[in-house]
Amino acid sequence: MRLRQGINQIYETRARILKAIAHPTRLFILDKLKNKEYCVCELTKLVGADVSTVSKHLSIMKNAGILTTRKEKNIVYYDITCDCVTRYIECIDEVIRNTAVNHRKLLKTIK
Amino acid sequence: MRLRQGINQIYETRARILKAIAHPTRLFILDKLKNKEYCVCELTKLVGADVSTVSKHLSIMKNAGILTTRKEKNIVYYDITCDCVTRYIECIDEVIRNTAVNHRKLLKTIK
DNA sequence: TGGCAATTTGGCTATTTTGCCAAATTGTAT
DNA sequence: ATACAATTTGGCAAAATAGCCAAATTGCCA
Repeated sequence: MRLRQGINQIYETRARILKAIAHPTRLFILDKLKNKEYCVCELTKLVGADVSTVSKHLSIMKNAGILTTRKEKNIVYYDITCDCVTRYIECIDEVIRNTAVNHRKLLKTIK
Repeated sequence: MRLRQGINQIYETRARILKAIAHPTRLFILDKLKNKEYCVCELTKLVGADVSTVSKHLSIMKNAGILTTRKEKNIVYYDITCDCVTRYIECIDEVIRNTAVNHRKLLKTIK
């Protein structure tokens, strides 16, 4: 976009973090990690995709600062860095609920 | 992803909404709309891109249920549907701050 | 040391997203 | 009716993303 560099920066940064969350598989992973840490191979089973795919999803979130890792032997455990991420999801679900309500209202005006 | 259909659904929906927000220009627009409604041509000037580009950004957010429109003459005013969207941004900035703190800590261990 | 399991990285193709231009649409006002 | 401003839509090329396979890496343990 054309905005001035300095102004631009913060929106680019925010977008990078949001993009790291805005993917169905990654949201599923976050939902799991909300309760406890998991290693890559456990998450791989839960997701049902290739290990390399899951590993890449995890590193995208780690690079964005959403996840941290803890290494034990050759097993890497991923965990959420800050609870605010969980709070996003609640906010998003609020949008989903509102949209549903609006759709229902709209339907009533049609009837 | 391979998850079962029913389970999948909610993550797909959440992702769609998050994707609608996860773009620098769209985050900039949301920041403006936080305070008051704007029409397409005003936002176009602020953003500094083609009108059609801005219009498309707005309709992506509208389709996701984040924005609503109000038409006056042939001018379309866009507004945020629910304040929770503004609260996302605060959550995201918390991640940014945490990341900065961690980077600073890391730097100290190196020194 | 050699092998094995867990994880990451490289490389590739398929798909999606962006953003511009041009053209269509909508609603006024002359 | 015609012109005009605001907005949306279609179409296209460039860029970014996703997901798989194969190969490399890491760290045990026999």
